Amino acid sequence: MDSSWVDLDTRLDLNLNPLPHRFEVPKREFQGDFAGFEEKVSVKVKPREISVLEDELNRISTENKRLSEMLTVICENYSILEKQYMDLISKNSSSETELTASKKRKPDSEDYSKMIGFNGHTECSSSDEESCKKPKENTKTKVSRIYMRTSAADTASLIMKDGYQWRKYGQKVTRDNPSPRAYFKCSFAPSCPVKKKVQRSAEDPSVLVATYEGEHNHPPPKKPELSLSPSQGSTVGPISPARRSQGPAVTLDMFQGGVSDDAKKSVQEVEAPAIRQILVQQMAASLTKDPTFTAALAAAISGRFVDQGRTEKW
DNA sequence: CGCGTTTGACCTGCGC
DNA sequence: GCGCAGGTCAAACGCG
Repeated sequence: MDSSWVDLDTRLDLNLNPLPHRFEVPKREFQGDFAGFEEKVSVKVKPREISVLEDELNRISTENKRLSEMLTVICENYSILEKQYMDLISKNSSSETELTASKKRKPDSEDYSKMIGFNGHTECSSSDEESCKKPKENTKTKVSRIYMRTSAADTASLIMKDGYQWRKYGQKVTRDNPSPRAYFKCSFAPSCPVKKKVQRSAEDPSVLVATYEGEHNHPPPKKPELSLSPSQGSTVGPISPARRSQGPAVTLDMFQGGVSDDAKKSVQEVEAPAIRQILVQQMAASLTKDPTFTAALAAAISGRFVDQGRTEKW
């Protein structure tokens, strides 16, 4: 058992998003515990202490097993929820496409004011809402709307992390909302026609509403850099560990929200990779926010380390 | 110096 | 036709 294991990052990193706040305290705690344990083992140990330590190891191993089962159950539940989510989307799209909506444009706030309290996204094609706005445009530009709760820092900068690179080209204060609306173009590919509008909710400033127009004519980034902001979007690729650990704290609570009644739009999957990524991200975030879970998981990992040490020594 | 953001001006569509 | 509001452009500016 060399000393390098002490430097192991015991934080729960699911390769999803930088979450610098997680496990800071447990990491220090376990470093101390392990140091003490190593000291006890290397120094002469009394037989009674050995039995105590073995009991402790057994307890930790049991805990480890229990947590492994817990993780399995969580993953299964997630799969079930994801399946239900997809089923719901397909049902909505089949039922709502029958509605021939020739509606007058309504302020966005009327739509997403109903979403406050549970975030989600709605999506529609250009055949309904967009056709009202721009009847001349016959191009089938898909439009999707995403509601996302963010941290204060993100809310201030109107940044939504969806894995793509965006270049801001304008900002406008709209009448129905005191907060400015930011306009972004996809800068990942020069010819990509996708545009994005991001605006804070008038009623809940912690909710960002992003409206996507068009479809990406390029594959999504292989490793979506979820910490990517339009102001930082000059690099694409794997996040270095250092950078991953210093990213902004982001709280993403994003669910598929109910479509408002007057927003009779066809709901379909437009940016499935990004949405799925965000869903997984949210799941990870909710797990890592649970101190009980994180502490238990850290204990389980430490138990595994100790087990490894045992097998190496004995 | 290059790239991205900011922001005021301009364009366009829509309602009256 | 006029006014309003949303959307876009582009020069100025800031940052690394």
